[in-house]
Amino acid sequence: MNYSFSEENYLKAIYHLEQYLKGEVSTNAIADKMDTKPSSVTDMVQKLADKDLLTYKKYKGVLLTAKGKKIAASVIRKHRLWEVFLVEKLNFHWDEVHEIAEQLEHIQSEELVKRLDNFLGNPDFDPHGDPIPDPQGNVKKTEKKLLSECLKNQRGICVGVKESSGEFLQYLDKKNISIGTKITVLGKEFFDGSMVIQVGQDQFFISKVIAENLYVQTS
Amino acid sequence: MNYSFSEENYLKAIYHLEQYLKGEVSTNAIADKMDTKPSSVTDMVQKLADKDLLTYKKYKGVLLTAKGKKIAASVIRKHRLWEVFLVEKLNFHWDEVHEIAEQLEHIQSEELVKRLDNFLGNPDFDPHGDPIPDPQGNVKKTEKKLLSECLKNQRGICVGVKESSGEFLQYLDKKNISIGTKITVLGKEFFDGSMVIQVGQDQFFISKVIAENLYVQTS
DNA sequence: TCCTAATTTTAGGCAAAGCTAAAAAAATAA
DNA sequence: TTATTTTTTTAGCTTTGCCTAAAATTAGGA
Ligand SMILES: [Mn+2]
Ligand SMILES: [Mn+2]
Ligand SMILES: [Mn+2]
Ligand SMILES: [Mn+2]
Repeated sequence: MNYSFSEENYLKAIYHLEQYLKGEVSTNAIADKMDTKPSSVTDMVQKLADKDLLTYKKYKGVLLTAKGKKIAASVIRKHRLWEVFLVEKLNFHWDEVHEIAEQLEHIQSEELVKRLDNFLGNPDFDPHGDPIPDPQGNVKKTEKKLLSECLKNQRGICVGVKESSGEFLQYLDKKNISIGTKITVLGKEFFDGSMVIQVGQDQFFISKVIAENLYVQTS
Repeated sequence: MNYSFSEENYLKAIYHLEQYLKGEVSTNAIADKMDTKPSSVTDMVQKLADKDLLTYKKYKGVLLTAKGKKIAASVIRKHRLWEVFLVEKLNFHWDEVHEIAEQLEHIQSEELVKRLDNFLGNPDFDPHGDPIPDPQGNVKKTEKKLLSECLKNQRGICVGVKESSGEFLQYLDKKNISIGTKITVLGKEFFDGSMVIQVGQDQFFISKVIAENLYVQTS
């Protein structure tokens, strides 16, 4: 009924990888993501399989069970709710909250999460534009695409970031881009994928790397 | 620089015991308080002594060093600030917050504590009337005494509880007693220490056990 | 196919934090 | 002052979560 921090972190990492890879998650992929060794992953994965949180076939990778998915989603829900709290109530900046949420996501109390959610006004997205799973673990799919997929003259609203390192978020701040910002593609260079975009009154150049890490919603 | 949950819990327990006992804290006392075995305490106490968080002499008990005291006070500060948050912002009842605060007290982020404190309006006391240590670990001493020490016709304001079990706090609720409530001693039975007190318009009987667990401030 | 390289698992160990049982020291009682 | 009881420590084991090194398996290239 109660899982350790480590177990919860593994489930969360596997959950994300499974979505990204759309299938089995390999030992090495998990080790990479969690900054640990493949042999340690094998150990843990066997333990999680014993607890019916995932299915594991030697040399074939793992898949979360319904039970495993639910726990992972609940950890992610807590993580994102706390991030909203930190930004909305404590006025943290969106690039400062991840580390703290990594700790807060493991606090165990159903009632606390319920009340926190309510206190925050039942938000649907975290400060980085990521959807907050509902109490049952369901995630609202949103229509979003990468800015890099947009064509010239297309217009979109920034709804999230793919990468959320401090450096990237600080870059976005410098350019006055945040969740909700309207972006227009003024030009696109097919050779290197770079773009010229308009944000408010400003027009400026961005590289492909930037465009590939910004999610927008186009109408 | 960073201490484990277990280490922090030991430091906190020893801090409280040291104040209560006004001197060295024995292995058994710690084991009792922490619901663990004396042999486990000896192990941990040796580790904490190695880290200069306390002084330990075999068979003689322990005393926190300045360093140990500071860490303990910071954990207590966090515990009590979070309790205020849970009661004031999330509308938890004062008898429901301790368990959750036991978890939250270990979250590590100076900045978080600073902002939380500010968000809560820099409170001086937690929902049970216990003082919140300042960031340096200093605790405001308050003039308070047990209701049981009051004489007939004395009047006081409830400023805290000694025991804070759910049962006791729920009893107080039933009697409409909380922090800030004015209490008048109408009568006192010297044989068994029981009292008749007035709370608002109500007059009722309380046993010695109750009177010995309620702190009041008399003017 | 067969050989090499990459991936994954196993074996064996370590540190943290706990436990029980036995030994040692201190406190109490006779 | 002894003898007994209580307290405290030591010794030895367990579990969790991690590691390195070696073995096993799978995947890719020629
Ligand atoms: Mn985590
Ligand atoms: Mn986020
Ligand atoms: Mn604790
Ligand atoms: Mn309290």
